[in-house]
Amino acid sequence: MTRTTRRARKRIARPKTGVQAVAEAARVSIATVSRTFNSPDSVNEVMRDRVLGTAAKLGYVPNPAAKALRMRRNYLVGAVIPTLDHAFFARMVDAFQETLTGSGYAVIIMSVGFDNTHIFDSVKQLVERGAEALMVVGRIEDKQLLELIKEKALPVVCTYSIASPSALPSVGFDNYQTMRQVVRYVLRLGHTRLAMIAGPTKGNDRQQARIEAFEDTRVEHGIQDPWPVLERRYDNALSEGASAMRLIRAQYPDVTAVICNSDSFAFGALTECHRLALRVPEDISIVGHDDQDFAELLDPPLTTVAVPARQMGQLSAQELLRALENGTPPQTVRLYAELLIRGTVSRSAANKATVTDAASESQQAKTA
Amino acid sequence: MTRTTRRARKRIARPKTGVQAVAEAARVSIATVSRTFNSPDSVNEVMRDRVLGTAAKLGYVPNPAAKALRMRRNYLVGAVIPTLDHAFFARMVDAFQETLTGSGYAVIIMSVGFDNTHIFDSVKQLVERGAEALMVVGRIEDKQLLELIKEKALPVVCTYSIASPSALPSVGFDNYQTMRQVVRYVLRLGHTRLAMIAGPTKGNDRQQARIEAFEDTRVEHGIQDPWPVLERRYDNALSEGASAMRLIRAQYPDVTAVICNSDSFAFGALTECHRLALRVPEDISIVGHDDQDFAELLDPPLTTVAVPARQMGQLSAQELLRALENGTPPQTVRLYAELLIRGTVSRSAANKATVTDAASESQQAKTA
DNA sequence: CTGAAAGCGCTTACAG
DNA sequence: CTGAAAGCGCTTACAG
Repeated sequence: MTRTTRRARKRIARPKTGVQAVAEAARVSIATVSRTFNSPDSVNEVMRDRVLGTAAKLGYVPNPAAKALRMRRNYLVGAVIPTLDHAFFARMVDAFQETLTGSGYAVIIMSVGFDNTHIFDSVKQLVERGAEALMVVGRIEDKQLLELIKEKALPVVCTYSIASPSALPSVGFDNYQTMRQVVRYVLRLGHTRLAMIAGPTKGNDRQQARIEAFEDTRVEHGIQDPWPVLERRYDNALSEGASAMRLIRAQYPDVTAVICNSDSFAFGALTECHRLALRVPEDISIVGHDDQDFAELLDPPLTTVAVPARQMGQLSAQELLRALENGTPPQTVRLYAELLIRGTVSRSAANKATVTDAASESQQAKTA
Repeated sequence: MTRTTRRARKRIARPKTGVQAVAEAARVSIATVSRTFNSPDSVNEVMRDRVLGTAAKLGYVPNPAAKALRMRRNYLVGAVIPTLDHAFFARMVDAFQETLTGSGYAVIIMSVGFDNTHIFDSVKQLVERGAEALMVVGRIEDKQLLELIKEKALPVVCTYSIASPSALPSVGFDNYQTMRQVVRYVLRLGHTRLAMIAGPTKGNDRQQARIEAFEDTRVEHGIQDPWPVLERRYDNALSEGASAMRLIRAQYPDVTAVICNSDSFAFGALTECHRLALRVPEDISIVGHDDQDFAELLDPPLTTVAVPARQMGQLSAQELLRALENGTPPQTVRLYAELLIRGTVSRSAANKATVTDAASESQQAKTA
């Protein structure tokens, strides 16, 4: 029995596949088949056509694993993002992917949520799949991961936030400075009691930076009384924004301006104001973040921060591409987010007398 | 010189890598290293620990290409979608990916736009990367691609639309029947002049089915006069919706109800109505599509079609998973989209007398 | 339980 | 210009 199977095993030559099958059918060597596809100019025209012909007839598709093994390259890059189910990241990834696909790479997306402190296992999966480079949203807070990156000398760019000088290269903007500008703008309009509706802060450097800027700017302006910061999840952001606004009205009725770290929060908050018969911006001012497509259609149009989502995706991709081709590390690219002044912020009713000229202030902020 | 390099080549044994390096360092065979990772129970505990220890120390990560080549599997599946920059597809893909990642697969996304007639080259890239299965949005209209799928016996599920019985398995709902229901609902409320704002129709079976249903239902109700159908692109959908609405008012002032094949169109259209000082739904009724998160926050809340985006992504993934594990073809799963009656449709002012009871009609439609 | 060896499908120096 | 052969890093029947 054993003998039989063994014989059988030996004798049933299973049909040749891949380059072998083509070579046989075209009566050339496998080397020629390979060359026909990879350096066609080095192959005699007659042979080339013969090979191409048989390959087409046989429906030959080169085996990517064999190729990758041999070439020690697989043209795969990983994208580590909080979630795809969020207009902002979807747009960023879309641009990222487009750029990379255009250069013959494919991208594998890994959604890891908003907390960057424990993403090692997820990211390791990417490495185990052979990702040659990585884009990750936000600062990496996971020591283990940082080590892995060092060890494997993996080209990495962080995105969304700009790096502290010492850290990994990043393509993004300064969330701290941007928020500072926003708060100053609101303060100049005479508001003194603000509130912030923030996204998840754990392991999320963008939110942390914004909150810090929020508080620092308050202190800087000599305001003692802390301002409320409400942390909300991003899923169901619209109703989270609404409920947060309700809570602000109930618990902090003296707040006259609400900074939302997402246009979705702002949309929800705005809607809640309508329900509460609060006039925006007369009774309460609202600022959003991201400049999502609906922002200018809101009533009134939402004053918000325009974040260059596509640009971040595209430039991250380009940096990675360059790093991969040249063997040099990716470079940091500093981008800017712009405060878009529209209709949801006005001079504080409570402090109208104290302000000089809101309109000219607006202009200033715009061009700053 | 040649001799020297040759000697050098031979003698500089470059450092062993992978399983070899671990084997050497742990003083076991490479087979044992492999077993330690793939069937740990078959390895003596002492050896296992030794191997695990050295592997960790060496930062060993198995080479995915070698593994894939040997196993003839790479656990990659492809997702062919119009774009990621669209809440609907982003959400669907998010669920798709989540499900697949949970089972050890990775997904590569290929954005091909809305026209499914010439996607062969893009999809071929996926196959050349070794995708073991494919999810594609909508019906595949590309003959060449259909052939490739047959030939390679690739498990494929189409999604969003439900398949014609003969075609590939699909996970989706019937766009024709759903739109029919929508139109009937509007007709029951006494409207006789409708318009549709549709997405791109070329190679897009969903749009085609909806338009067909739109016209068929009209004819069925004995309405001779054709209804306008405006085709718009999906990017900048908000302003496209607004401009379409403006055009409808200008050119077809007798239209009393507008069916939008996307909530974004509807949002834009609604905003335009506000600008035009048209009351919704008193002066004009609007229906959306997809039930995006903002739909119920609109003013008035948008009557729309709830499409099971996450469910489609998840079920597509599950079908592919089953196909891959069992070697059986994926099965068609029929889902349903539900008309959500909210505040943007009312009895036609022009025909109030002719209608019996709009409220009870609403209820009917809801539970249909 | 462990190891030696074959082979997955490619590319590429080397020799001709 | 073409071919024979080595080797990329794995897994797994087979033998012990």
